[in-house]
Formats: sequence, C-alpha cells, structure tokens
Amino acid sequence: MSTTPQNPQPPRTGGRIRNEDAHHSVLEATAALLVENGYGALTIEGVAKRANVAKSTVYRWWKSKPALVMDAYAHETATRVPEPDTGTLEGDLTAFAADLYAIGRDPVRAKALTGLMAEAQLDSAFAEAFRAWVRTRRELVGRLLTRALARREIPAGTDLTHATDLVFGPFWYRLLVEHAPLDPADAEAHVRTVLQGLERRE
Amino acid sequence: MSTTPQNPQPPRTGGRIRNEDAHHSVLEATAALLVENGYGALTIEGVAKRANVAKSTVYRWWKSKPALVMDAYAHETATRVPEPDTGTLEGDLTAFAADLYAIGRDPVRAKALTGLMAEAQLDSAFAEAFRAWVRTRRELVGRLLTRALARREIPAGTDLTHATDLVFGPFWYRLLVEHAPLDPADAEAHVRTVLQGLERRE
Amino acid sequence: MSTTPQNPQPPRTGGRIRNEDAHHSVLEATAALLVENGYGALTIEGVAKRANVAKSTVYRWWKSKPALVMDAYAHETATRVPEPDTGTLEGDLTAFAADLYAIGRDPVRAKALTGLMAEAQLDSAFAEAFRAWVRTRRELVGRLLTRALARREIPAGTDLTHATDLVFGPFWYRLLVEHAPLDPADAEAHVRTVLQGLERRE
Amino acid sequence: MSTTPQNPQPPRTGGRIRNEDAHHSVLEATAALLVENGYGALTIEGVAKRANVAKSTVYRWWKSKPALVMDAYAHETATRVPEPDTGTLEGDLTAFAADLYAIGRDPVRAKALTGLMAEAQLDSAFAEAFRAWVRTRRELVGRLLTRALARREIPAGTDLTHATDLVFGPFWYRLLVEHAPLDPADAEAHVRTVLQGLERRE
DNA sequence: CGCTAACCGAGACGGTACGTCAAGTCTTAAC
DNA sequence: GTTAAGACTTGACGTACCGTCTCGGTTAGCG
Repeated sequence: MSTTPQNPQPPRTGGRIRNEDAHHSVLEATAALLVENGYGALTIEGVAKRANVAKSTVYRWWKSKPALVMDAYAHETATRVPEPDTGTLEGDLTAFAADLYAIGRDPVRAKALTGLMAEAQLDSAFAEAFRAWVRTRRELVGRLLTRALARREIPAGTDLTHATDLVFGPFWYRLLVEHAPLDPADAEAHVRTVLQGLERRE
Repeated sequence: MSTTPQNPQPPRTGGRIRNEDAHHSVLEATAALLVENGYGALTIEGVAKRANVAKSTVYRWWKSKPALVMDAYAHETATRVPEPDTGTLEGDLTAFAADLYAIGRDPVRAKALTGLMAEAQLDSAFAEAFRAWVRTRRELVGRLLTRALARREIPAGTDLTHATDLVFGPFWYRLLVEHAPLDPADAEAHVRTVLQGLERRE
Repeated sequence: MSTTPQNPQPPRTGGRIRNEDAHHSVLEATAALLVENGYGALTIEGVAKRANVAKSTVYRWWKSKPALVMDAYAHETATRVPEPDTGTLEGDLTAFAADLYAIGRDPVRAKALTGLMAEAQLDSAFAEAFRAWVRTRRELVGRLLTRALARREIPAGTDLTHATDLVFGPFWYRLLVEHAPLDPADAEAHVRTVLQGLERRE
Repeated sequence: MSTTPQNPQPPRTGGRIRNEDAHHSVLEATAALLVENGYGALTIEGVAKRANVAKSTVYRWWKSKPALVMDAYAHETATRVPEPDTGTLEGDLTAFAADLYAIGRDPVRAKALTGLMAEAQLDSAFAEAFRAWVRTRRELVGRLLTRALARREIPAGTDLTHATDLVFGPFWYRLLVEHAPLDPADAEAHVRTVLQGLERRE
C-alpha cells in the first residue's frame, strides 16, 4: 500500500530520485488533518494543499485515501512493538492489551483505526485488505493462546476464535463508540476476567 | 429521525395528505440498495431514483443518509423484541445474545448497522446520535446485570461497563470485520464464558 | 389577467365567499417585495409567505409572476390618467412625457415595468401579452400625432413609428439602464427637441 | 469575465494546457441555445450537455450565465468595429447607427443583448457590470458629439446625455419590444431627424 | 557531459452527488 | 366552492472532490 518498505532494488536505470520531504509533509498533513477534522473530512485534495504538494504527487505514491491513512498510521507507530513473551498467558495478554489500549491515548492512531474500520464498511475492495491486516493481528494473539494451550494454562478444546474476540472486541467497541475511556491500567483486570472465563469449569 | 411512529394526532389544519406508498418505496429502495451495493455506495439520489420518488421528497422526510438508513433498519425490525426476563442472568443474556447474533443473518440489518457505525466515525454530529442509541441498548443489558446483582448471581463490585462490553464487543467486532460467522447457536457458549469470567474467584 | 375589475355579479351558486383582504395583502406584499428585493428575487412562494396566504391562493387568482406584477402595477396606478388634449402637439406630448417620466419617481411602478420588460425577454409567451400592452400605449401617442398631422403641426409623410419611438425609446432606455435620472422637468425640453426634429426641413 | 482576449503571456508555471475546443464548443452551444430557446430557457447545465463538456468546466471559465452570454456575444462580434470618423457628425452617427441596427439582423447578438438587459433588471450585481458596459458605448457616441461640438455642427450647450439617449433609446426600444424591424437602411433618416432636433432654433 | 527517465508543480478535464430552492400541480380539510 | 395547508414532481442551481490527464521544468545516474 505504501511504497516505503518495498522491493529495495527497483530496476531503475536513471531518473530523478524521490523527494523524501514531500513524503513526510504528506504524512504529517494527513495525521494533522485526521486529528483536526476526522477521517470523514479528510480529502486528498486537502492533504495536498496542506502539504504544499501537487495532488498528482499524492496519487503517485498512495492510490487511495485509506492507503494514505494506513501509511500515516504506520508512520506514527514507528517502532514496532515486539510480540510479548513473559512466560505466562496472563502476562502476555496483559502486555498486549495494555499496548492496544494505549492507542486510545494517541489521537492520530485512534482516528486512523476508526477511520479505516469505517472505510472497510464503505468500500468492499478495501475491506479485503483491512481484513487481512486484522488477521495478522489476530494471529499474533492466536500464537500467545497456542503457547498457553501447550503449557496447559487453558483447557484443550478452548474456542480460540471466541477467545481472540474477547480480547479485540471490547477494545474496538470502546474505540469506535467512545462510551468509556480506553485505559491501559484496565488491561490487567480485563485480561483476568477473560482468562477466568476460559478456565475449565469442573 | 423518522416520522413514522410519532404523535398520532399532529395538529393539522389542512394540506395534502402524506403519501404512504412513497414512504414505503423509499425505505424498500434503501434496504435493497444497502444490500446490493453497501452503505458507501448508497446515495440519496440513487434511492430517489430507485423508489421513483423526487429527491426533495426524500429530503423532506429524512434529513440525511444515516437518518434514512436508521429508519430502514427500524422498518426491517418491525416487531420490537421484548426485554428478556427468564429468571436467571444466563437465560436473559443468552436470549439477548441470540437475538443480537441473529442480526448477522439479516443482510439489511447487518449492512445498516455497520454502515451506521461507519457513519459515526465520519460525521461527529451523527456520532452523538449514534452513541445515544448505543446507550439505550447498553442500558438494557445494564438492567439485566443489575437484576442479577440483586439476585447475587454476580458479585457486588463487578465492573458492569466491562461486563456490558464483553457482550457487545465481540458481537460488533464480528459484524464489522466478518472474520467469523455470527451464529445464534454460539450465544449460549459465549454467554457462559463471560459469566464464568465474572464470578468471584475465591 | 387580474380578477379585480370584472363582472360585478358572477353567477355564483354557493360556496365560501372570496376573501378580499387576501387579495389586497397579496398585491401589497408583491409591491413591497418588488421594491425591497427587485423583480428577480420576487417569488410566488415569497409573496404567499409575506401575505400570510397559501401559495395555491396566489395561483388561483394570478396564473404567473408577471400577471401578478402587472396587477400590482395597475393597483398602484389606481386612477387612470386621461389622454391629454391641450390643443397643441407640444402641450399634449409634454403632458404625456411628464406623466411618463414621473414613473421613475415611483419605485413600485418603475420596478414593475423594468421587471416586466425583463420577463418579456425571458418568456416568449408573456412577450406577446407585453407587446400588446405596449401597443395600447403607442396607440395613444399615435392618436396625439394623428391629430397634430390634421392640424398640420407636423408634416405629412412623417414617420409616425419613429416619432413614437423618439418619445418612448429614451424613456425606457433611462428607466432600464439608470444612467441618468428621469425627471418630469426635462419632459418639455425633450419634447421640444423631438418636435423640432420632425419639422419639414426646407 | 471572459478569458479569451487577455494577457497573451499569462505567467503560467505549469498545469495542463487549456482545451480550446471545449471553449469553442461551449460558446457555440450557448449561441445555439440562445437562438433556439431564448435567454430565459438558457441554463448552464443545458449548455454543458449540448457542448459535451462537464458542468464544472463551464463554471471554471464563466462564473455566471450573463458572463457566458457576454462572451458568446463578443465571440460573435469577432472583429471590432472601429470608431467612425467621416468628418461630419451626420456621417459618423449614420455609420454608427447602421452598425447598431445591424444587430437586429443577427439573432445571436440580438438575443444576447436583450437577455443581458433582462438580466440587469433581475440581478443588481450584474446591473453594475452591464451599466459599465453601456457607459463605454455611450462614451463612444459622446466623443462623436464632442468632436461635432468643436466643429460647431451642434450648438454649444446641447444636452449631450439626451442626445445620446436619442441615438440609443429608439434602438434598444425596438430591439426589446420588437414592434417594428430594425433596418440599417433607416439609420440615415433617423439620424437626420435627431440632428435636426439638436440644431439651434433661431 | 549529455541523455534519459522519473520526479514534481500546477491545474484543466469529465464526472458524480451534494443539499437547496422555487416552480407549478394536486389532494385534503375547514369554513 | 373558496380558502388554507402542505405534499408532491421536476429541474436547475452552484459547490466540492473525485481520479485522470497533460503540461513545463527539474534532478538524478548511466553510458
């Protein structure tokens, strides 16, 4: 979607090099406008104007508004969080959930995520890409759960799909509806409740 | 938002009577287009054309696209489900969740809900109205939980907000992401897991 | 066009009596709006609202905007000016022109006339009716000139059409373009110039 | 108002070059529709459709309907008539009036002029621009008269405003009312009558 | 060192839908 | 059967962005 981290050797033979400043100013303009006016009011035209860049320059590097926003999101995250491995499921999930809930504190990431979720509802082509991205996130949690299964922390036969939903569902629900704040400090209690629910009842 | 179920005797003194057929055809056109092309591709102009109705007629009765979709959703639901009261929290929540999950089987309602959630991310004015609607749904679950609290089915001090999120969160998450089907048959197991999580651990 | 001055005993057999107040308030609203916002901004809808009358009531009595404005114009003129007959062409024309130029002092009549002239350019159906009305005015001047011809005040063979144009043309031109004020005091000089132009040159 | 006859080297710094074909087809469509249906029925939307051009392209170059019509008028006139200078006022005015009356033979120019006069009555903002345009035409005649004054062809103290009105008034009046044809062959006689009217009567 | 490719800016272009407005017609209820 | 109220169809308004395109002008790196 972005062009930043792709094939390192495109078969180029010459030509003007890419203007890195333009890229940054576009991503920054995107982030700024996202926070100021929301995903709905974000337009490519507006981004270009704000970034002092030609509209065609934006279109050259990002083929659509969600692609642009995804890149702005990635640009914001910068350092990728490593997959937690504390030795216990509770520790892993708590660390993961705390990271997740921290997104609620970052307006750029929060607006980007909710905007992308909205876009996925509006544009079925993008929905596919979005679902794929969600899948990678779910798979991460899936690995934590599989390790816990091996350690017999949760019973065999546990519905891992539902278990994963219990982690992500409440997070997305709060992020989207904003009926209550997303506080990383709540992560521990929430995870504990979920884990207790998954235990084998004798 | 709608005009259908309001004061039965508006103080009218004259004037052409409202054309009920026009209303129905608009709502049906909305539902049809919603399912066929999705919320994003739904336009007032398209609805008017499909319903063989003037655009201004649509605007007279529904001031915006989300208002129209909300009415189409309500029109689809028709008979309101009563608040469940089976005597136990498990029974109540299972009934409630089964009803909820059944939405996933109804393309009109599913598309309407996901579209409205998207709209709430795009339009902060609508977000307010949407949040209010969500609140009424949460309050229903809140009443079930409060009754259970009185019956000592769940421990005093339970975080009711999180408990409610555990019911709605996974539902919305599946509805929006569509990574797994929403099956009413799963309601019982899901509710059991949540309730076990809420129990006091000695 | 109007309904005001017609058969005093219409063969009515029953039904609600016509509301004369409604008529007056419509005409007054028309005159007021004409002066306030000009012919272009005058709408039947606006007149109805200003007159506290239903739109359909306006449409019942006046079939179009120009018809309404013509009636408002007639209503303003009230007492019809008699055809001048002073014994000399100069006297007749000066009296006539002074009356004509006085219209420039009456905003309602001025706006009505210029508006109707505009309407005649926009709506070819109305142009016909307007031309007929203009013809009656020209015929009046034609009678003054014919009498003068009999009295040998102007030479036989005079182009009466052009002579009439020399009276009305500058009047309309000033009324429409407003490049210079229309002053009844100028009537005498203007008429004298025209008459001198019509004299037989040896 | 137009963009056609301006600075030959606009300081362009980039951007797609203007499509001259689109311009011509818009102006031709305007002229055609003007003649076919009249100024009143002329719509920007209709022009765009007829010219096979996007509505926004029309709006890009002409900010309003009168601006478009003025350009169509200018486009029709093409070669500007030079200010006449025959040595006598009678010759100058006859040449000028003959040119003027010739407009009556050209449906495009005639419809454009009457439409613009109508527009000036409807839209006070445009009236200003229209009045300015009229002023330039009047000033031309004013220069002819001033020269004649210097040559003592007309008496000192002549009311030049009224003299100018005697040239333009009858022309506009016939053009607008169409009670009689506008024939360039009449120009000579009309001018003679006016000039005789302006002579000093001893 | 010049060629060439790709970049960047500017902005025109054909489109689509927006939400508004008034036109003129029609239907109903009240008087 | 007039009057009031207002629902309805129709059509154009002027605006905002869309995504594509065509320019003029720049700036690498390869040969």
